[in-house]
Amino acid sequence: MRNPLIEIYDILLDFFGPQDWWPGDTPFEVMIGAILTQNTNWGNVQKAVRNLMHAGALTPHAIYKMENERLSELIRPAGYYNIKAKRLKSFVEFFMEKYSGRTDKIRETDMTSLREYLLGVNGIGPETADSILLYALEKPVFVIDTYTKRILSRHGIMDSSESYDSFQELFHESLPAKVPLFNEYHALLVKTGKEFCRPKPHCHGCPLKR
DNA sequence: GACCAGGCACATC
DNA sequence: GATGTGCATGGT
Repeated sequence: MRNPLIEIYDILLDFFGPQDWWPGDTPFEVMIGAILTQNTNWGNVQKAVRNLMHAGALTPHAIYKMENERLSELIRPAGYYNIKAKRLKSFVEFFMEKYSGRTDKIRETDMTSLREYLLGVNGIGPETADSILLYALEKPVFVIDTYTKRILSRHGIMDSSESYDSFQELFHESLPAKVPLFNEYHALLVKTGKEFCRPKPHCHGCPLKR
């Protein structure tokens, strides 16, 4: 039998088309977005990012210097604004102190070490770390989110109780490690999740037959 | 008004 | 290791 993950990818790409996902004007904006979108609607994240932009605060240096209180007020629309202000600060401190806030420097670090460093930052868990690695730094890691777990478990491919790393291993074993593929596939899974595979599923019309 | 959103840290057993 | 809870805005 053919690789089920490749079958699913082909079906979803054919059905939805390319997603052109996670656009951001700069890699740093994508990193910030990865933290702000934790358990949060993307539309709210965009409002927060706009506020930061208008405040001239879309640079590592600006956020590094900013008072927590002002930062949390700017990102208020994204929800959890107090805790996310701390998380942004923790990340930016790491980025400034280890890489001088320079994308080219952080990009030079090998993927495995960098993932460990990111996971060591307070407020960055596996999904946020992998989103930064894939979407901002173009490293070939597959991002697992709640939709990914839900879709695979509902289709009997892997039990939902399995760990983040187990889900990720399945993708890494099943697919060639290519950034454009991982990027597009994850985006398609989120699209499918939003349309058909929410907690209360409305499966009618879903291209993945049960 | 209920439900949900591109999670994570921390407490407790 | 598994389970429960706090964090919070805004769209449907």
